[in-house]
Amino acid sequence: MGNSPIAAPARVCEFYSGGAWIEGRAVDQLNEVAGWPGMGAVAGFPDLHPGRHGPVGGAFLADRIYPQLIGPDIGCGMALYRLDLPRRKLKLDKAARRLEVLEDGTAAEEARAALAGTEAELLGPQGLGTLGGGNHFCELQVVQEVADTAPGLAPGDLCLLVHTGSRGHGAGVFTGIEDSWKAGFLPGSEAADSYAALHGAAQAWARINRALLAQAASEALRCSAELICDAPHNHLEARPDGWLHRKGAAAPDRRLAPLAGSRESLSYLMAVPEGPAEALGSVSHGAGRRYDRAAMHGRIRRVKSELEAMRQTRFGGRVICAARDLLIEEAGSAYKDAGAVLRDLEGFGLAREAASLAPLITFKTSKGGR
DNA sequence: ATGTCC
Repeated sequence: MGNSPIAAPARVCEFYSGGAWIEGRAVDQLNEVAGWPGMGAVAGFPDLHPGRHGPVGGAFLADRIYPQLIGPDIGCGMALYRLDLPRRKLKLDKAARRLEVLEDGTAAEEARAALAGTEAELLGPQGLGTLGGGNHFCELQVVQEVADTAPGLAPGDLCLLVHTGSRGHGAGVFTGIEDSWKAGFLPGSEAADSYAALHGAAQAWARINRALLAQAASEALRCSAELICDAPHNHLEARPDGWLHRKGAAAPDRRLAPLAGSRESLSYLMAVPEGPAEALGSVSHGAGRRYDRAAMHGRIRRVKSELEAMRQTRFGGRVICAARDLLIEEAGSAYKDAGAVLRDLEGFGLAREAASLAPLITFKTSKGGR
């Protein structure tokens, strides 16, 4: 019999108010993960919702690497750009058509050049400059209100919010090691070193992917794009006190992070202060799911009028999503209210609103399908 | 999440 004590579960800090829409199953998952071996601290944010291997909308500090807490889309994140395109020059129909170039991906030569000399080079150019599916999008937005903390943004400015990740590459890293990761990878092990290297490559690849998509979109719209921030939310960070896992929780970039809304709620740019240590240097990345994909098919009738209604937003914007299943799964009603998420974050001193942004064109896919 | 399990 060993004399090592049974480890107590990690402390769980929940950064949401009593009024927040949080499924019990997501909180159960948060507490389950807190009991995993080597877990040191757990933080849950107001966009928390259930996920496949653990909750989405949380940060987890452990003495080892748990790849399932990052999931397949390693390096996924959101980058916000300011466009030097005057609002009055924008014609929505024309712009929506022009954004169809986002289906093309980056040409092979350009893709190789973009990867050359970076950590991402070993993964190769396949899929670079493509958005992918699920909750990914490239959205043209117009700035509504700004606080004095907003970096160079004024009401009426056009912005681009790009949400995508490492496409097939992160998924390949993850599924390639499935079954071996359940107990986590201890530091110094070959598995940990190998994962950390591939993770780093996928994260770099995802960042380049967002930059190339923004470049393609701004070229198509005949303007230039200036990066405001690029905040990843599915990744691993080596810290002095352990491995920090973020799953649907943003790592602010230059003290800023986008908070994605939906077709029914505004998006925000958040100013992110140092905040309490218990928040693990993390903040929400979006509104968070209210209903899972399967549930949405039971909630929305698959009729022309309903589908057409989802192709427009309450802000006068339009949604380019020719795939009907995806349109239903990603309806605004599938998500919580991003404004409520932001108010919770503000209440805990985790963020302040720097700007609000209304969707004009949400580009998901112009290719049809179910 | 995924050049995706029929």
